[in-house]
Amino acid sequence: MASKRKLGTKNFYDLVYDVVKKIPKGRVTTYGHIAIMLGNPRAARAVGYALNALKKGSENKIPWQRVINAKAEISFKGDPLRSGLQKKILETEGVFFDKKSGKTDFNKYGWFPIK
DNA sequence: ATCGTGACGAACG
DNA sequence: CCGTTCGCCACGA
Repeated sequence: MASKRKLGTKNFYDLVYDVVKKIPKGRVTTYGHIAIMLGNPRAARAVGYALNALKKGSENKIPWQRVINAKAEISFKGDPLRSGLQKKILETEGVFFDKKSGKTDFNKYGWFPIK
């Protein structure tokens, strides 16, 4: 119940969280791909918006850190502090970033189930 | 219903 | 490769 809603109806947020929860440990995906799985290839922004709305308690059960942008980098504009945390968590899970470019390897850690 | 906003993305130059 | 511009979408005021 990430957000209020009538029983049986889900907000876009909830759909996003649902997909994010399915991302396997040690893998990462992009906002855009999540949007695709939701049936809205153009809703990448909305996906990011949804993750931004995560509460402190929710982040405990939702692996938001496994969602990065199409450039394979950590996004997080607002809080550089959190972005550093995200990278750290991912490294703990086995997802590493190139120290120079700050990018990871989708070929190894990418999770893009076509649906 | 309309407007402003934003963890995006693809297209340009 | 880098910065800019434009398009898309859902949400809250």
